[in-house]
Amino acid sequence: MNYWLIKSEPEAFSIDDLKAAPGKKEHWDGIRNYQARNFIRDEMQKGDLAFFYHSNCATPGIVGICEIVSDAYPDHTQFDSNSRYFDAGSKPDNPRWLMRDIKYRRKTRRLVSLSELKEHTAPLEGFPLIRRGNRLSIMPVAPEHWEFILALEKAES
DNA sequence: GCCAACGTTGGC
DNA sequence: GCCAACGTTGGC
Repeated sequence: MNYWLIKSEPEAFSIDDLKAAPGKKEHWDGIRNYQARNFIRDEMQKGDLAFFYHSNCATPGIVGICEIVSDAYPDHTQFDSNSRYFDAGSKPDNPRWLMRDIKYRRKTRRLVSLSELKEHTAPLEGFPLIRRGNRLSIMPVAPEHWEFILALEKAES
C-alpha cells in the first residue's frame, strides 16, 4: 500500500470531472515522462490512494482523494495520430506509455494549497511537491506526509 | 558521450 | 504572459 500525489490541470480534467465520470472512474492518460511512467508501471498498486492535485490554475493545491483501481495497461492515446499524446516511436507490441484507472473517493474539505503546504517545510521535509523546480506529474507521498496533510485539511486554514 | 538548443511544465 | 527549471533531442 503506497500513497501518491497526481497532478491534473482542472481545465483539462478536474476532480469534479472525475466525480461526474461513469462509475466515478476514469483512465488517467497522457503521462509522457519516464520517471512518472516507471512509478505507474513498477510501484503503484491497485488499492493505493492518491491526492488529486490541481495544477496550472489560479490556486494550485490538493482538492481530493482518489483510489488506484486498475493495473497498468497501455495508454491508447500514444497510437492515435490525432491525439496530442501521439508517440510515433511507440510500437503496439512494445508500448512505451502506460496508464491506470483512478476512482473518485472524496473531495477534501477545503483546498489545501501549495502555498500552505510550503509553510510546513519541517514536517514535509523531502516531499517532492514543495521542492524547487519540481515538475513530476506523479510522485510518492510518504505515509507520515500523507497523515500530516490529512491533519492539515481538518485544521482551519 | 557531451552539451547546446529547444520544448514543456507550472508557479507566479 | 513571463520565465525558471528541467527533460529531451540531435549534431558533433
